[in-house]
Amino acid sequence: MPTPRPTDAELTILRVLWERGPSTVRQVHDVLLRERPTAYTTALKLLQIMTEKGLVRRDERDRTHVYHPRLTEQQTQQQLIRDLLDRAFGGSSSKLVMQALAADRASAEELREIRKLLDARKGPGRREEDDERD
Amino acid sequence: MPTPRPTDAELTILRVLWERGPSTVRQVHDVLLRERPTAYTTALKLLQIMTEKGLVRRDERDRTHVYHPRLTEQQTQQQLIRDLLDRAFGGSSSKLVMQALAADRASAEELREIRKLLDARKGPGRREEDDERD
DNA sequence: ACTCATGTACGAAGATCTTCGTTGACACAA
DNA sequence: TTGTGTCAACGAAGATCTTCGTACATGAGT
Repeated sequence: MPTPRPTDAELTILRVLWERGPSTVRQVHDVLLRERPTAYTTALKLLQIMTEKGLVRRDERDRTHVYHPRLTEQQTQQQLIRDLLDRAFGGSSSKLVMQALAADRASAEELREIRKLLDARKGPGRREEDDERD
Repeated sequence: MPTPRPTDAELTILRVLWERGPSTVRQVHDVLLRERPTAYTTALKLLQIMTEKGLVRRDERDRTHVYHPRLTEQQTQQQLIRDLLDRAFGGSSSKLVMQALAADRASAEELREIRKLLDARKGPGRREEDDERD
C-alpha cells in the first residue's frame, strides 16, 4: 500500500519536518504557532495519525518521541503532481506545465531555470520519440 | 468567495460536464456507470451540493434540470495548480514544473509544446525582472 | 514522598465527504 | 382514474478530517 495522499493539515506538518528535519511534537507545534494559534495536542494527534498512515516514522527510544518524514519533499511532490495529473489533466503533463506557467508569478529567474531543465531533458537519458529537428 | 476546491468525486463529475457540455443528472450518471457501478441518487446529490457550492449552475426551466459547469476546465486547472503551488511547492512554479517533467511520461511532442510556451512567455505582456530569491 | 512541568494516549465533537434509500411530485398511458 | 416510470428533494449512515479536552505516565526538583 503506497502512502496515502497527505491532507492539508498533514502537509503543513510535513513542511515543518522537511524544513527542520526530524522533530518532536513540541518543536513542530512551536512552528505551527507562528502561523496561527493551535493546541499542542492537535499537532500530537496529527503526528500520531500520520504515523499510522505511514507518512512519518516515530523514534520512541526517548520518552520524547522524534518524528521523521517518511518520504522526502521531492518524493511527495512527485506523488501530488502525479495525482493531480490523473485527476484533472488527463495525464498530460504538458497541459499541467502550461497551466503552471500561466498561473504565476514565475520570475525571469525561474523561467531561466525551467528552460535549462528542458534543455537537459532534451539530450541524454530519454529514449522517447526523440524526433526533433526543426 | 471564490469557488471552493472541488473534491475528488466532484472533479469526476466536472470532467463529465466539460466533456459532454451541460448535462442532466441522468446523462452524468450514465457516464459514471461506464466506470463503476453507482446509484443515480449519488450523482444527483453531488450535483445538488455542487450547486450550493457554486461549482455548477442549474437550469431549472425544464422539469429535468440541466447542470452547467461554472468554471471552464482551464480555470479549474489554474485553481488547482495555484493551490498545489501554495500547499506543497512554496509558491515556486519552477519547482513544480521540474517535478512535473520528472514525473512523466512527457513525449517529445509535449516537450516541444512546452518550449513554445516558454518562448511566448518571454516576450510580451510579462514583466521581465522580478527576481525572486529562494 | 510530593509537586510541577512535560510528555503521550485516548476519546469525542463538529465539519465535510461519499453514498444511497425513501419519499413525494409529475407526466403519460391504459 | 389509476397505475407506471422518471425526476428532484431530503435525510441519514459511515468514513475521514480537524481540533481539542482530559487522563495518565514520568522525570526533576524540593
